[in-house]
Amino acid sequence: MNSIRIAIVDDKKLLREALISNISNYAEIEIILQAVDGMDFLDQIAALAEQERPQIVLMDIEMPIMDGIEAVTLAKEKYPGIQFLMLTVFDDDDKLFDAIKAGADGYLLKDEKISNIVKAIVEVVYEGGVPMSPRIARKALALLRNKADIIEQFKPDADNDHLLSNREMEILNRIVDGLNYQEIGERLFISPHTVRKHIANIYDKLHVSNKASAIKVATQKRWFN
Amino acid sequence: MNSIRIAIVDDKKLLREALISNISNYAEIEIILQAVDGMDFLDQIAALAEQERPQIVLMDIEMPIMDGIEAVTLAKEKYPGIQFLMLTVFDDDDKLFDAIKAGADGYLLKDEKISNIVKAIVEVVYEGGVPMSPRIARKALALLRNKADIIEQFKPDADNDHLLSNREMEILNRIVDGLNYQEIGERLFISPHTVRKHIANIYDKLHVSNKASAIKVATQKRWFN
DNA sequence: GTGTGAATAATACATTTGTATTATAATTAA
DNA sequence: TTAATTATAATACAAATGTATTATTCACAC
Repeated sequence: MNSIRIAIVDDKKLLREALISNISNYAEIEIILQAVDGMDFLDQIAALAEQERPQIVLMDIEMPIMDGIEAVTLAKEKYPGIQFLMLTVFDDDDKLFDAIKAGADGYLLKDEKISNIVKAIVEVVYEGGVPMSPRIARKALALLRNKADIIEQFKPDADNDHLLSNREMEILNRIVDGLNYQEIGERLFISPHTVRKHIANIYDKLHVSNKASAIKVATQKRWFN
Repeated sequence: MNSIRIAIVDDKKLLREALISNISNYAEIEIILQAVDGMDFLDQIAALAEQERPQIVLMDIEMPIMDGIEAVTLAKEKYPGIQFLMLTVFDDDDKLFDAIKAGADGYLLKDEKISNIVKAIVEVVYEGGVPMSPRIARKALALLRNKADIIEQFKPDADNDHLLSNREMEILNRIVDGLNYQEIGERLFISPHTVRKHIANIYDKLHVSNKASAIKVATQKRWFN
């Protein structure tokens, strides 16, 4: 099988070279790009044709100019095919969360054995896995577990079909935002009279008779925010 | 090193025995308990002394009487030291989420190779990892990613000291509930005039000038609901 | 092609709300 | 003790809101 094309993004020359010299022992992996920070990486990759791009990027998180999180966020949008393994010394909760949010495909600690990093690269490419250092995996799981209640709350409501028309929803949204008739009319380019009529209809449908109560219904049903 | 003591909980005899005969080839693992459903498992484990208990439980999810999710939920409370590997044919999103919430320490698909199941057991015990079948790991990550916004929203606010007095908070709460001056006064046994004065003060403090906007501030700061 | 629902618009009136101002008692902080 | 804050209360006026009613246009379904 073809060797896996990877990139390494890290500002510490020492670490970068240690990685490179170690990984170069593995025939199945080919390092085709090095960068010293996120911006450098984005610049370099923009210059490559699609088939020249790396399949996997080992991305440090803490870097000057543009850090790994931001780089992944931007890169994932432009090159969704590339997979990113975050490689960092820290196992900070927020960083982990941010990395996942940005679209990281794996998260390894730098003190991981090189053989494990290689294993992780192979796992991502050939098994579609999500390699994580054990400590990281625990944290990710804990994160999910801790937020379970919150997530649960936000499961779609099942009931509530679209009682309100699109226009009415639009107007209710402005009410929730604290706009008055006049302002809503201006925003939507309609007469304030029309707005009032819509709102009267909204009240009918929601069985309320003032803005505050309408907002309450909208909030409980989690229609906005 | 000592062998790892595990339990197997599955209602399908065939599958159970396949697992057992396969795992018994590995000297490092010792099967010390079998159960056919969650209830059976809880009964059996309750009869064991602490040092007799399994370190790892391979737990099926779909089972009659008491399913794996419920069993883990209950067992984790009573025996937090035991680790649970969910082992199921389905990779249903909700089930995965429920399992994590219940406290599962890993999640493998049943079509995983036996060697991988053994590897997973070893990983949990000796490396503190969270073994997951690649497909599952992807889903867990996606789940976390999808809910990122929601989780973020619930991070504590840091700012906001109690600008508002207790009384003012009380009254704002009624506003959020959609009550008018009259009604708020009745509920709090004060004159509607007083209510209006309080509300005017609230508006001053929150830098707003109507109920809807006040509600918006309260909602954003998550003071109620 | 007729009817239904949705969006638009206007008028009119009663009610509620927002704001200003003033005042008193109770509590709290300096 | 004094000053500041909070809670209480009332009056008055302007602005916004809630409600009723009527009417036109448009799109879509039957």
